[in-house]
Amino acid sequence: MVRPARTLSAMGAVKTKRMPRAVREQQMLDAAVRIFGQRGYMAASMDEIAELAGVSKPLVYLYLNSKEDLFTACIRREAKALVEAVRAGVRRDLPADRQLWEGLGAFFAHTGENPDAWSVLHLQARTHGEPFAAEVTAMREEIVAFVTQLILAGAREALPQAFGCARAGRDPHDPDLPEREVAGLAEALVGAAESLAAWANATPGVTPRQAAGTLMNFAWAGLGDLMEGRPWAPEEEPPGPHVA
Amino acid sequence: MVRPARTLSAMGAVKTKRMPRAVREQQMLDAAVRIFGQRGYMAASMDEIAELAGVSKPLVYLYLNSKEDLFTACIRREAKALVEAVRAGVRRDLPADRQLWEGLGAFFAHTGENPDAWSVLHLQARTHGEPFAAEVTAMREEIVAFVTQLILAGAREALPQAFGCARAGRDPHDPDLPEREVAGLAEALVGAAESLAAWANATPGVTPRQAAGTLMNFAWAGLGDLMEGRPWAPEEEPPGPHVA
Amino acid sequence: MVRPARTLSAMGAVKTKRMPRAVREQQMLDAAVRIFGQRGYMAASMDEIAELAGVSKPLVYLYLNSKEDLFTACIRREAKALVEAVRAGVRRDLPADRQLWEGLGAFFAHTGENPDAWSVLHLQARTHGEPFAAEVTAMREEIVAFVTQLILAGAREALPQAFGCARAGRDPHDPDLPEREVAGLAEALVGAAESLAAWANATPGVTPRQAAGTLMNFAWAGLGDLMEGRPWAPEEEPPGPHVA
Amino acid sequence: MVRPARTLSAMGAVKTKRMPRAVREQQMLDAAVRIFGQRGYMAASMDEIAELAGVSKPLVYLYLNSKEDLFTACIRREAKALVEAVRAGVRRDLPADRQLWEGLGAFFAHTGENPDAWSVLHLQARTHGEPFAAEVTAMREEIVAFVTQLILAGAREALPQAFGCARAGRDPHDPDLPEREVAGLAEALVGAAESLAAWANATPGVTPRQAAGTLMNFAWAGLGDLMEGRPWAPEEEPPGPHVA
DNA sequence: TATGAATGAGGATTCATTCAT
DNA sequence: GATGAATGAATCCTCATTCAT
Repeated sequence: MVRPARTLSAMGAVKTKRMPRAVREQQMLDAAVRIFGQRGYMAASMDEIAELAGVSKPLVYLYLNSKEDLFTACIRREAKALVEAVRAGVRRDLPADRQLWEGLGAFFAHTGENPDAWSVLHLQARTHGEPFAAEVTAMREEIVAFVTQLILAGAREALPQAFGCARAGRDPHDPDLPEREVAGLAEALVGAAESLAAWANATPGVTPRQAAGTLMNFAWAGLGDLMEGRPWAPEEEPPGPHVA
Repeated sequence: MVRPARTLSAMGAVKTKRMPRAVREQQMLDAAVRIFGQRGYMAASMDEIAELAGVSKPLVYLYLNSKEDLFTACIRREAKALVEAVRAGVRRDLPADRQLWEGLGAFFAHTGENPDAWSVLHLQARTHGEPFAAEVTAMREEIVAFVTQLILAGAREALPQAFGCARAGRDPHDPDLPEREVAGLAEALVGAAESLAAWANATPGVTPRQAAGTLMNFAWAGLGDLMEGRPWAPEEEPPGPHVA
Repeated sequence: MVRPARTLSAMGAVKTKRMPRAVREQQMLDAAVRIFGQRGYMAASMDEIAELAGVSKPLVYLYLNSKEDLFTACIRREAKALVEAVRAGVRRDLPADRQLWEGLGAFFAHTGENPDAWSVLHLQARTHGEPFAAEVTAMREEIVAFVTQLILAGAREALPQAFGCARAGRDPHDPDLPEREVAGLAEALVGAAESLAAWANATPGVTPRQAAGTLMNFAWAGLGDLMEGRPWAPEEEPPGPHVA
Repeated sequence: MVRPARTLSAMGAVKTKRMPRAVREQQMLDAAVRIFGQRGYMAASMDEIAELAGVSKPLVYLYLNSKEDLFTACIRREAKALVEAVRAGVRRDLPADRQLWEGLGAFFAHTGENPDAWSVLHLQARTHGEPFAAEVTAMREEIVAFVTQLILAGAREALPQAFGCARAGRDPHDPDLPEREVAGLAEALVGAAESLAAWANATPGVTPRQAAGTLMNFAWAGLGDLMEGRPWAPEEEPPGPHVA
């Protein structure tokens, strides 16, 4: 429940004059993420952002050039932060399903704690044309690649020949072959996660870990298994993703 | 007397003066959906919409009041159309998984055929504040309810006691009990579908049926089954969702 | 001393609403020429122009697109007006020197009556980059061509062999040969005229006809002749250029 | 310690800190003339000037007070330089026409070598209101006076009675009498020179001396003489204006 | 001497919206 | 029913100029 420092600074920042540039820039980005996340890119006004940042508009332009550049800077910063949060939440020495679970938990936790940032990444950036969408697409592809790799790792962990019989005559260890299929799956998983993020944040009493569990049930066990009483569960007693 | 080309509506309708109001309104909505879908809500200008509709701006205001109202009207019309398309694509007498498959097929087909409408619903409406987001949320909830009901039906079709053992001591026929869990699953499924819609439309050579199949594999069989060689498949030879 | 109608309209125009577009456009151009001529292109503000024109700023943009376009429209209108004034002031059946004299008179008269227009053409347009300078260059070239032709006509009227002996072995009737020389002369003449225009307008008591006479002395007779008592004079008693 | 390239003054002066004020000021004026000449007064930004001068903006203000003052300083410096160049190019012991020729040659040479300075004097200063225009007018009057005096000297050198017969009953040696006429002539000559300067600089292959020759032909011999085969020529074999 | 940090003021441009016919 | 004419209110962005060190 502790808000990270930068979210605080954007709000209560005493209008201390003459701060070093790097600091001011972060304050501006904080304010911009807030405003962009809440109003949307186009509806956000540079005036409002400058005011929330506690500086004059020209300074925003001096440091960040233009509304587009400011938005891009927001996207980049938040994309990086999200990817790092997910990575940090995963212990790479665990089995694939555990890694996925932890990653999802970290993802839900981070997006839950930074709703404006999530709005910027998930909604605003994708709604306003190539320059911005491309920025998120890059991040999304990073995550999709991460997930894809987990899925393939999971496949390798499962009985190779079992997988092999489904796609007869193909080496399941070859990561390239079911590529389009896997891409679709990863896409679906990430989409489901994005969607659940909104749901979890909007539904009171749903924790990131619960949301991650739900999605694992859905994704790993599948509805079919689930209905037949084989829900997914972490293998040992779960210490949980080590995120706050 | 032939009017110059410029005054012909770009939508293909000849600008015969004095059309019945209902027709004109539909032309305006057609134009609006196109512009909103392509430019985004804020970037869309009433000028452009009026021009594309082949009418003068005051007429747009006369019929539809304001930009907000126009946008809302677009959302409502397209939401209704999408829900109807999905409903129409499902034969209610089939088993739950088949119904789900057909529904997904219809969904991907409709969104694929109406990309601007889908952009309005999926991106624009959610990106521009409560009044509009609420409108889509209503539609979404309708679909989520539909899916929830299918999931529960599926559970009922599967062995009751098997499901029961997962959540020991609970009556699986009681649709309320695992409510939150099921709601989460439905949410995830719908989210995955929404996400795949964008992916399928953007990836050449992926048909609605393929997209539906990918998602069924993911959702029904689960990644676990999939990796062990048990993909989901329609029970008999599939005639496919009867969508165009 | 009578100001042309359009100069009046720009000023005292009663703010009669709802005028036809063509009229409003002229009012805007009148205002723009005034402001551009007095303040300069960059220092002129669209606000001020709109106010002087008696309309709101958006209307100026609706009709004339942008400051650049507005400026260009001013240049074009005034360039055309100036060229027409000069042409109208010349009777083509007179000898070359008389034509030149009349043309100069018309030029000084027109620039004297429209100082803002002259400032736009002579100063502002040339000071603000290619798009605009090119516009005036076109006009200037038209005038230079006109003058060049008069010079050559004058040469033909004078003893051909006399001219021929100066540039031995060349056919004086061939208009191409001393091209660069003639271009330089025309350039100098026009430059002298432009410069005298400012001088004549700034020196009280100097009429356009006097200024034209001075320049004819300078250009046609040359300082050398002048000093030796052979000033240029119209051949018969001069009725003067028939300009107001 | 070598400073990074970016902090090297673009004018070629290494940015050694703590320069004597006079030097720094000249660097600033150099930069300002360049920027003003190329961008125009209004479009020139103090930022750009400071950067080109290799100093910080506050220093420019410390030394030169304001944009207006800076511009004025540029005008003054360049006006002085131009007048000096012309004076230095003239040997006062030659006949009037030779002096004129040399002066013109020096003028074309100097403006050709300092196009930005010439742009500042000829275009920018005149285009931006009284305070600046007055500054150039002063210089111009100095030159016009110089030329006027040459014309009168030329008249005195020519046959007094010849001149006298043109303006019968007036003493040609009285420098005041044809005053207005002579002023007009000088004005025209200077204007022609200014105009030719731009033309000569823009026309490749035209040297200062050629430009001076063209103008002497025009001004001294006059078009009439020229057409009758009596071009002006320096009396003896010309050593040329002794300018660099 | 020299500068990084900061801003008040203003300019071009666009847009949703409304009269008057 | 339909439209040409018109605008109030913002929005992005830039610039000359000044502190505080």
